[in-house]
Amino acid sequence: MPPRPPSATTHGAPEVPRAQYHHGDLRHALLTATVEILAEVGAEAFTLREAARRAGVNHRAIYRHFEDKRALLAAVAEEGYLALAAETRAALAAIEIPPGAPAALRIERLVALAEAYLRFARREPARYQVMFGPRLNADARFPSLEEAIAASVAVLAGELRALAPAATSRARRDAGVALWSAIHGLSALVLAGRVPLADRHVRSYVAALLTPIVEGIARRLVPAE
Amino acid sequence: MPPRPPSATTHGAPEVPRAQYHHGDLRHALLTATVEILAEVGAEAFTLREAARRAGVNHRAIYRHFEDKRALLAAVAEEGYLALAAETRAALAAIEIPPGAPAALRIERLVALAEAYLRFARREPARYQVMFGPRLNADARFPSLEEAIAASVAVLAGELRALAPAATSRARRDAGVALWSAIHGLSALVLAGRVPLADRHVRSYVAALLTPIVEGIARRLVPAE
DNA sequence: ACCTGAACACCGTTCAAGT
DNA sequence: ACCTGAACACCGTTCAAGT
Repeated sequence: MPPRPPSATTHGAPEVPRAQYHHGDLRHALLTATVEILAEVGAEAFTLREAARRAGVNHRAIYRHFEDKRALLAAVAEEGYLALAAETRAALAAIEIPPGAPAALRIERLVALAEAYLRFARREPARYQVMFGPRLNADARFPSLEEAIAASVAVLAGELRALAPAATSRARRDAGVALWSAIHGLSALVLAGRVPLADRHVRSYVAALLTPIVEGIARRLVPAE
Repeated sequence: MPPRPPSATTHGAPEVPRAQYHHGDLRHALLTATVEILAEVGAEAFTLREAARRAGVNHRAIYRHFEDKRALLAAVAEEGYLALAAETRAALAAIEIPPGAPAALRIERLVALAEAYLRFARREPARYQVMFGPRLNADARFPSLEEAIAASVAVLAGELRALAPAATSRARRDAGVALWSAIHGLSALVLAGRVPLADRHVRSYVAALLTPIVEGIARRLVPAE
């Protein structure tokens, strides 16, 4: 994308209240460029300067919007967690099994959630790597990143609450960690290439692998049934 | 560590057949330095030049032993998989439950394997990150790395074979992937700081989280019992 | 055989301006 | 307010020597 001539924004009346050298939203453009680059070359090879090049600005311009490289990647991870939360929520909403169904049926909802999770990871492997790879938030910078993580965890936690309303919160928390472990672990192994998996087999594979796990967990959580 | 004076190796009779500028085994020294640096600053911040500095050589000397940075990291990952295989194997060997025990008892062996796995990941988080983070072997360089991975997978596969000798290899492979997913996923979440876990609680936590999962998988694998 | 020195193209980040 | 230019210290890697 060639740089605009500077006269382009100044001819005629000044309709834009705040002068903008760049195209409206550099922050957004940088995030888009970053996700693009991550998808092409992976998280290790990503550079700030390349992101600036794609956005059509000097590399120094980035620091106007992000404190440093980590802050940019944290913003990408944050968007990722919000997208993951939205997609798993949508997958649950699209399911025919009602909230009041018996446990045996509700297990299907957990498998559907896992399938949506794995599909997200496969669709955006580099972003997923940024979300789970480096400890971006080790020193508790980026509280909004923490909130986005909590939002994606909440989808699973909500489903477990509906499945086992009588269980202790401790038992539900353990079940949540166990399920998240299994789902994240499977996603990571698939992304690392350790488990070959064609796109049209995702549904059946997730069902075959996770159903025993979900049943094992649910059996502890809902002993009455 | 200051550089040795060159006369130190040449005084008296030439007892060492092959002349060595450096201390015997630069390759080994570089691997040790790399693991040290990884533990200190993490995988992203690791640099070849720092590894050379710690080994006391010019950074160009590395290329005598490793083709490039990826090759050095692949060697570190390879050592890691071999160590992981050895430690999980040792954990199984130290268990009182004999190989011929019924399935219900043999499940304990799988939990012990998982505990050893998680302990390894916690003891060497940066190395574990290198083992599972970047796709070092995406283009099938480093066949010996692939062998080391296979060796660590074989420990779990062997245990599943003993647990369910009559199951189809397909069923056992699926069970292996499911278990590995759960164990790796839990390790990754713990390392990422998403699941706080004190060292003295590792055993009970692994047991609480993975026993339902292992039982769920085993129930499918050994339906008779 | 094994290691070094100088050089290249690149990186993230800081400082001091420009409009 | 927002962006740029020049500079700094550093990186992985190549080339051409040194012993």
